Amino acid sequence: MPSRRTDPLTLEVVELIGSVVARYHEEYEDAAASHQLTGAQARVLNLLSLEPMPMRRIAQQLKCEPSNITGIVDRLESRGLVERRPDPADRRVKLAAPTQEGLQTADRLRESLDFAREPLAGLSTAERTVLRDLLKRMLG
Amino acid sequence: MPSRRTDPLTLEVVELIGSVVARYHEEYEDAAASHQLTGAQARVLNLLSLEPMPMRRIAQQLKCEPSNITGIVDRLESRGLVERRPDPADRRVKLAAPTQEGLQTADRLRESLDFAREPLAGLSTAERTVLRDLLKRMLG
DNA sequence: TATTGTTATACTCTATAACTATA
DNA sequence: TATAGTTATAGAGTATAACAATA
Repeated sequence: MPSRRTDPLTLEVVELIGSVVARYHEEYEDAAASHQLTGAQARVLNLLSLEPMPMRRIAQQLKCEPSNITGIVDRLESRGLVERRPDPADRRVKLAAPTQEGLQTADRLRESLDFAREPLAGLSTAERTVLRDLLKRMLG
Repeated sequence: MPSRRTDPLTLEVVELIGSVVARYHEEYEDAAASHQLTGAQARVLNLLSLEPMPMRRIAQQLKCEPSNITGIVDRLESRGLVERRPDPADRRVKLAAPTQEGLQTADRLRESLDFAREPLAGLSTAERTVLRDLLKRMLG
């Protein structure tokens, strides 16, 4: 019996996941570019569209250094998509929040991400349920 | 009946795929960094470990501009992991090929990618077969 | 003329370290 | 003294345009 790490089935699944990852990234970058945004800018804008938050927390969510967020938010702010607000509770903190236009852009970004439709459209409800449960266990 | 694009089940699957993508990337970058490579360098080295190829074809595979490959291969070459060879059939072409050390690094890189083991280890053979078939249909 | 690889340029993202203003 | 955000710096990836060698 081949080891679970190197058996053909596991390798095939790993390869397929790699393909899904590549396709997901491609589509995400394309969707961002269609709104004149980089991938990082789109991720930050999407994050803030769910909930305004301190600069530091954006860095934690994106798993990068806080100093990088300064520039990304600078560029979003200079385009009028995001603004910095003071935090009444702590004057050291700056809360980044999307503007009206930023929220609209975030919505359109989500819509143009047809990774939600295209690849899953061919699966029935039952199949998507199975896929959901398998992915949940993979990530568990 | 909610549209297929916005129903809760589809959104949940899309969310899960996003998590898989994030985790895959994190582990890939970590594995690359553990060999003092960037993600892009690791992808090129892995590609060449399967088959030497012209600079231009590397760019096609990575879906980026050929001018970028020059620098990435420069850095791999300066570390002795890759070399440039002339193509006997066309003197314009340079074939990039891994060195012995490059092949060893590519092998160790693959081994340290425990994305193959960790998340799939919890699934039975039958479940991995189902997952494989669903992913194939998603990508088809 | 067309193609291959390279160079030059400019922008973005990234980590590290030092700085400022608050706490 | 510790923390939040910024600045300064350097390295890497990216696209664009122009170039030399070859086809």
